[in-house]
Order: sequence, then C-alpha cells, then structure tokens
Amino acid sequence: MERDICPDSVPFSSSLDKSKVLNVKPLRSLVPVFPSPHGFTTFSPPQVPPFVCTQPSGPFPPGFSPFNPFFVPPDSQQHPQTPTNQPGGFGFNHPTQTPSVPLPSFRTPPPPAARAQFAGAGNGDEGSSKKSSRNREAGINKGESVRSVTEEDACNDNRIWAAPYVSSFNMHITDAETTSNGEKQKSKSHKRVKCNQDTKLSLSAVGDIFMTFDARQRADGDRESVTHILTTFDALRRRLNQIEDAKEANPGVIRRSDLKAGAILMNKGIRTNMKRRIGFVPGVEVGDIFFFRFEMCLVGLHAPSMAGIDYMSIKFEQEEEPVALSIVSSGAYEDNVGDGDVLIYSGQGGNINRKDKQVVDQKLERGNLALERSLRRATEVRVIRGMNVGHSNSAVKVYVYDGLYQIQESWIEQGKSGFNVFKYKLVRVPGQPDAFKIWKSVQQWKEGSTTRVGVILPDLTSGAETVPVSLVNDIDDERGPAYFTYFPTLKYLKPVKSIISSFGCNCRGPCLPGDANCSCISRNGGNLPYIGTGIIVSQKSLVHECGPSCSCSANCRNRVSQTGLKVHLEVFKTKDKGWGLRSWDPIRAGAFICEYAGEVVDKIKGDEDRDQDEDDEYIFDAAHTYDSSFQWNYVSELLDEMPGDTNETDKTSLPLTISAKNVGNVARFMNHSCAPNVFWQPVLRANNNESDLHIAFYAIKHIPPMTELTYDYGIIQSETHSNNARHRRKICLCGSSKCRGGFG
DNA sequence: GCGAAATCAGTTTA
DNA sequence: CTAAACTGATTTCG
Repeated sequence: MERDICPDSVPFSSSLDKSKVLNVKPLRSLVPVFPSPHGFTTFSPPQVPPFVCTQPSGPFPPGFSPFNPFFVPPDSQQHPQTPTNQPGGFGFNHPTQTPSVPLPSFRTPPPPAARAQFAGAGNGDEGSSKKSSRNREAGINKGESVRSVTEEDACNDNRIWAAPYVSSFNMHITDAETTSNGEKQKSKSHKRVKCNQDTKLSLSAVGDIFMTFDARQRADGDRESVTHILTTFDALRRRLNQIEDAKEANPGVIRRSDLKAGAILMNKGIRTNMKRRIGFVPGVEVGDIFFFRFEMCLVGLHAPSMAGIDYMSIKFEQEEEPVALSIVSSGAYEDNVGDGDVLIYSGQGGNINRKDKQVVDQKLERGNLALERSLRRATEVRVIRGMNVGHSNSAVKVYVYDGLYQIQESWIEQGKSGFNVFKYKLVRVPGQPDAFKIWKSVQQWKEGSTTRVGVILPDLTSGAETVPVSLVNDIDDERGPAYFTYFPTLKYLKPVKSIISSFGCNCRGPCLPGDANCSCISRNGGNLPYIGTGIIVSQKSLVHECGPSCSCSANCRNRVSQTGLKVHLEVFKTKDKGWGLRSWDPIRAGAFICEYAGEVVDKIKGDEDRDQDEDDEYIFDAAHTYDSSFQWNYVSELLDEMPGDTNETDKTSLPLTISAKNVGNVARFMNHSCAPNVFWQPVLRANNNESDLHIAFYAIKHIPPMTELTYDYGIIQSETHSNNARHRRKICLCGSSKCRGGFG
C-alpha cells in the first residue's frame, strides 16, 4: 500500500475521546504536480479556473457592450487588458459557469457610444429613484475644473506608448530628497523629473534589496510589486513604531508610524499604479485586506489619504466629467440588505464629523458630483469596506477590497443633524470572488445565527486553547485526521542547559520598551521585539522573550508566543493537500499565530531510530533554512539608519527538533508553500538558563479570513538527510510561480 | 471599567 | 496655496 498517498481513514465515532481527534497523512501527499498553465503567481485560490474568453452573446446589461479584445477606446490610454495576462486575476464563483458576458473588470471602460442612454447631461432623467430629486442642486459647481490626467500620468503614458522599454530606474532614488529631521519636501516637480530618468540610478547597496521598478511598473502594477510595497510599508511602520515606543511617552503626543512610513515611501517613489483608472487595479485582488489608508494609497487602490471618495476627470465624447474611482465605506451606514452585495453610501462634506465648523447641507461637488456622474455614466466604482474588527480592548479598523460596484440610484436625505446628505445605492458587479461576504459569514458563524457547513468538531482542542479551533470538512466524507493528543506547547522530556544566557529580568509590571535596565530587552539588542498587541517587528535569528524566571507581569508585551492562540483557527480538509489550517479572523502582518507544539526529539537518538523517524511526517527541524530570497524586515536605508543588530537576519541553525506526530497543536496541520504567508521564528524564553526554546509562527503579510496558512518547510541542511536514500523529497502542490517543485 | 465620544496631529489631492 | 477629507492614536466622558 502506498503509505504516502493513502490517507488513513479512521471510522468516525461519535463518542470519541475529545482529547484526541482523527487524523490523516496530511501535509505531504505524493500526487503528480502539473506546471501552472499561466506561469504567473497565483495568490488566489487554485480552484479558480482560468478565464476563458468566449464569443460574446447577448443580451447585455444596459450600458455594456460586447467585449472585443482588439478594441481600445480612443480616449482610454490603457493597454487592452486581456484576461489571461492578469496576474492572479479574478475567477468565477462557480467553476462551471461559462461566461457569456465578460467581467467588466477585465475591460477598459466601454466607449461612450455604448452608454448613450446614460450620457444625457440634462436634468430631466426619470431614473429609478423614487426619492427626492437628486438634481436639485446640480449645476452649482458645474464649471468645476478637474484635471483630466495628472502631469505624471501624462509622462508615464508617454513612456508607455513611445518608448516602453527605455526607462528603467531604481524606485527609491533619494537624490535631492531628504527625510531627515522630519523635514518634508513636497517636491511635485521632483516626481516629474523622475519620469525622465533614463539612466539607471541606483544605490547599489539597496539596489540588491529592492527590485528595480521602471516607469511602466509604477504606472501599472502587478501582484509582485503590490506585495512588495505592502511588505516594505509595514516593515518600516513596525520599526518606526518600535522606535517611538522606546522613547519616553509624552502625554498627548500622538504617534503615527503609518503616516511616517507612508510619507517616506511616497517620497522615494516606492508605490505603484500611479496611473489612476476606473475598475480593476493590476496586482490588487478582490478580498485583499488593509490596515491603513496609506496602504491602499501606495498600491493605487484608493489615492486619497483621508477622503472617502477617489475620483478623476474622464473625457466622455466632448465633455470632461469627474467620475468616481473608488470609495471607502466606514460601515457606519452599511445596509443589511441581501448578502452584502448592496451598499448605501453617504456623500462627503457638510462637516458632519467636525465640530469646529458649522454643519451645513452637503453640496453636489467633489466626490458627490463624481458619484453622481458615475451613476449617469454607469461606470464601475471600486468599493473598500472598512470594518471595526477585534475585541473591546484592541479595536482595529480593517479595510476589505470588495471589488467593483455600480451605482444604482442616489437621493438626498436629512441627516441626524437636520441637514441634507447625499446617499448612493451601490450594487456589486456579479461574478467576482467573495470578499466581504466571507466576513459576513464568519460573523454569523460566531454569533451562531448560521451554522458552518461541514463542522466535525466545534473545538478540537477541547478547551486546551483559550479560543476554539474548528475541525471542518466540506470537501468529502472524511471525518477527521488520525489520533493525536492536543497539547498547546512543547514537551521537553528533560531540562537542557541553554547555550545562550536566558536569566530573567527584574522588571516590575510589564517590561517597558525604553527600559535600558531590562535584561530581556538588552538581549534583544535594546529593543522590545514586539509592538502593540503581539506584532513582531523583525525576523531574527532568535527572539528573547520573558519567561518563567522573569519577575515581570504576565501581561508583559515580551511574552507574545506564550499566551496562546489569538485568532479563531480552523483545521479543514483541503482539496489536494490533506488537512490544512486557516483562520476565521483576519491576521495582520507580523501577528503571532501559533507555536509548533510537540515533543522535543533527541536528535542523536533519532538517528539511531531512523526507521521511526522516516515514518514521522510531523517533524519540525530548526535546521531547515529559509529560501534565501526571503526578505521581510525593514530596510534601514529607508530610515537613514545604519544597519544594526536589531535587523540582523543571521539564521544560525538551532538544535531543536520537534515531533508532533503523537502530541501537537494546530501547527502540525500547516501545509508547505513555496510562496507562504507565514514564517517561523525561534523564540527563547527566560527560564533559569535552561534551553526553553520554541518555534513561533508569524504572519508574513495581512491574511484575509479563510485563507490557508502556509509556511516554507525549507531545505534541510543536515547531510545525513540528503545522503539518506530513503529520505524522499515531497512533491510540492503549492501552485506558486516560485514553486521549487518539492520540499523536505 | 468599559465603550463611546472628543481631541489632536498630520498627509494627499484638487 | 489652501481647504477638505468616513484617519488613527490617545484622552476624556458617561
């Protein structure tokens, strides 16, 4: 029997011991792997079929024309976007669906002719709105001039069409700009200059770290650059936050590491999709999540740093009109109709949220006017839904990109203060992947108002963790993985003398970030390795946490990996990789997820019992190494900071081998990926100089709910493994364009 | 003590 | 150049 393929199906018993659950040979099945037909990174779930462009056949919704891949609207300075060249592009919710009407998101905006019925400029339309006329105040700002194309856009466009491959420059040229002393120059002219750089300017030291961006990439992003920019932003933000934390707290001083990091990246040109556009933004996928407005700004999803409506002027026939590009909904006015496909959005202005000025009626200007015109022109609007997530003590706002919507109607309503407010009803364009809907489902599962399909156990830890871990299979009939004992942390069979000092600190209360006397902080290079609630700043060879021999309190911020799970996880049956792990909650970059629990294996003894080891699919060996290209930390060059020990990434291999075969936690279900969203990190807890060493997992990037969590199993360094003929390399099923083909 | 409201500093874009 | 904007962290209020 092929033991590597066949999952051990254990008959499900309703009266099973709750401390044990069923199991499968999960993580590494030997199934043939086929090369991706696309050859690009697929960050979207692999079950999504490739887009197939069939012959269009009507009827079409009003305002839509059949898709013609060779037609470029004369006023649209965009490449004709054929679906297959979209990295990680959309798929359809229903795999069997054959699209007869192409996704509007793949197209450039339809030509004005196709929307003749919407193009009437007059006020006499008999729209579907039964409410008070939305045109009452039209014309107030009719003459408002909105630039049609930014200077930079024009410059980029010129590059694209005239000399597409000429310019290539490093994207973080610093030249005249300095960010030291908080001195910020808004040199708009400087940006223009950048477009004309033909020479490759690079700081070689940094150039190795950063990818090289050319003008086209800045104008039109792709998945890789978007990911890279977001990673760079958050790494910088975390570091700035860490620096601020260490300073003495001044009452009333508000620290905004997000603004600082954002401004630096803006100044250095580390951004993409600078060419504004209607609809699909290359490299940004429906369902992507953000924790700061600046993140959406940098990747071109939503340009304004504060305003909720992004808009630009578009030329329709002879007239130029502002149309909305994207909106950010705070959720305050969110409509509960349907499955979250409808959104009621309030217009801007009227100083609703400001007390220092008189509250007045909203006017049909700026964003409000743009939304009005988008309604008339039937252009699509990107919708980002902001939501307050998290528990009372740490409420965080998360932004979910929910894809494209169309405005169905608008009206004027009296707000609470008695003044007029514009309202817009937006309906989601069908055929896009679920995003906000997933959030709604999770919310309902938690409330208990709907039941999660396929739940086998509501909590496979039987209360061993402070949050439940669901066991779910909505794929097939398998009732669970093979028996193992759930245990939330490591089992050291005997105390091991630490080779690294780990005597505890003498702090009272929580350890304070700036405390030079805290020995634990000192061992971390002078900085607390975490910010906020359990966000790690940098990946390091070793993180020193406080431990049993410290006198600090249990709520010390240097005890992140020892305080248990924070998010609601779910062990689920994957399509082709056995069991896997994912989260109901969103996880932000750097957040602690779990540790690798299990029994610490004596390696020498392990060599003797080689036969046993070969059967163990649940070994974690700290001797594994990362892919050398893994670069997660902030780059000190962006901070005018000398590379220091706080940023060291030296990966000394540590003598720790864990087996989770018989005893373990959720980590044993995490699958491998060559393009992972989780990394591991050795953590040493202060414990009377014993080797209280653990392996902790943290998020590489923001992870939307219900996305599988994966880490890179790495390559084993040990010669005994590679020379062992019986050690078989597993074939990788991650489906990434960066897939190495195998692991182990 | 907790959730909500108020306050304040700060950045991009039109 | 300046005003405007559904920010985000922190303090105050009920």
